[in-house]
Amino acid sequence: MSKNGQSISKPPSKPPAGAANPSFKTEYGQGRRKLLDAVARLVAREGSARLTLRELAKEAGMSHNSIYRHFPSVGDMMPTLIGEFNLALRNGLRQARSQVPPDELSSRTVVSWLLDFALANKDCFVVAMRERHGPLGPARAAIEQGTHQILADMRSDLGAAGRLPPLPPDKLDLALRIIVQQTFELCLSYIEAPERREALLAEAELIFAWCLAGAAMLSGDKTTLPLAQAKSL
Amino acid sequence: MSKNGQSISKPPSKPPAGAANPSFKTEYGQGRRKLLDAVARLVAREGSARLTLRELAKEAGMSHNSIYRHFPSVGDMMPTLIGEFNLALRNGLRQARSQVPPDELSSRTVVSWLLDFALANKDCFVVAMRERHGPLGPARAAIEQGTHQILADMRSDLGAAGRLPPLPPDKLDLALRIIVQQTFELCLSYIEAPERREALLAEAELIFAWCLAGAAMLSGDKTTLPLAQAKSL
DNA sequence: TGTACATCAGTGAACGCGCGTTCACTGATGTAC
DNA sequence: TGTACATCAGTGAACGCGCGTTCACTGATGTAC
Repeated sequence: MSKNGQSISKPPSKPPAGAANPSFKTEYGQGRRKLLDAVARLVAREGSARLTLRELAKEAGMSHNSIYRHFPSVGDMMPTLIGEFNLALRNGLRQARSQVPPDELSSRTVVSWLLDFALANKDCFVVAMRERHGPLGPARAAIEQGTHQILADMRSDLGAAGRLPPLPPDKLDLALRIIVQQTFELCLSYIEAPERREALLAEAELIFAWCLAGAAMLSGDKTTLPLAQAKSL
Repeated sequence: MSKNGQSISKPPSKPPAGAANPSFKTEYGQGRRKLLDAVARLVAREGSARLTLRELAKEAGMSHNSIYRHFPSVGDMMPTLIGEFNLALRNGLRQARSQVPPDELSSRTVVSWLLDFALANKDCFVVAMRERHGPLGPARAAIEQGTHQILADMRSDLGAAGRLPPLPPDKLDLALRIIVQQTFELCLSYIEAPERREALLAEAELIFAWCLAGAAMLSGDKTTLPLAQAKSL
């Protein structure tokens, strides 16, 4: 998906004028991108304990002083990385949701896109999942904000498409939270074992069914239970 | 629950002979316990990036050299901490499960115990949840082993008690995995907001219902669906 | 189009500081008789 | 029970090393005319 492995979802913003010239040892002006990718790779592999200025410079293949040209300190890089990640993930999810064929009863289209996205940005994805439970701070705050936005998007997009059962709001929130968390866990499994893709898609469908259709079936008082609509998920 | 805040679930193994003597500035022979508690506190608060020999010594209130009396290096402490945590959690869960009254249809007894345990060992709990997605290594391996054991215990304990619906094995595994992961997430919410205890217990019951009863209702081909048993959960 | 200049990206050397580790030492605890 | 001794737990000083940070510098890029 991405040209250089870990930059998030977009090709380099502007191939600089002299891009055809192969005489540069290191392409000029790509430092910021290389640094953010290196942060993701280093933290995904070694954990945040090894995220030091000099280790990071080694990972990115540049002098450790160059880092100051782009960030005031190492601590400011994770929030930036996660901010980029949030944006790409959120926009991608909304677009995937908009492309679900109207007769599709499952989660397949969106979850397929998500698995692709997770694998294409695997270092970032792993880091973001890890920082969800990390110490309080800017990185974790950014992730919580992103999760919150994704949930709000789901509620409005799926609601507008008539793909949500008529659950009371608190139960609907719980159901969507479980769905998102568990689907993201599936993405980690996919990153570790991409050959299980089909099995993981099947698991995702079960999660959606249990938390929406199942919840709807168990929820209403027996008189008003709208079984037909619930089952159509 | 625990006497000194963060030691895991047992009182000090042996109050030493001179325990009545108040003349010691620092109680002798408690270094190992103080260190493991300090690791949990420090990592829960600051993240593993700040887990250095000297910061840890400060947190534990001892000379940084004393650490070598108990552990070959700082890196060996997290797996030990998590090993202790696994043992206490697993045994406690099994005992709580054995005390569920035979007429109880919900998860309340066990989840109540789990919430208490999480709050009494909150630093450890937070650290363990974080390391679940941490970099590959001994700490994460210990957590994966613990999770696996807890799942196996649930299958056999709940199965023997006739509290599981007749789902195919792969769906049952998925259901139990979701239940465990989501219930543990609830524990983190409880640690951050203990006043929400009742709401969280209610959420836990929904999770159990959707993933077991709901799954059973959605699972069978319509002829053999054992609705009665499924609903009795 | 070409030229001069300002700004930006990247570098290597050097600094003081906190790190992990080792050492010799003190005092508490456990044990043999 | 008391005494002598071995072992264990904890300490402060000192070491060399890698850390973050600052500095003066080079070369690339963008811009004004």
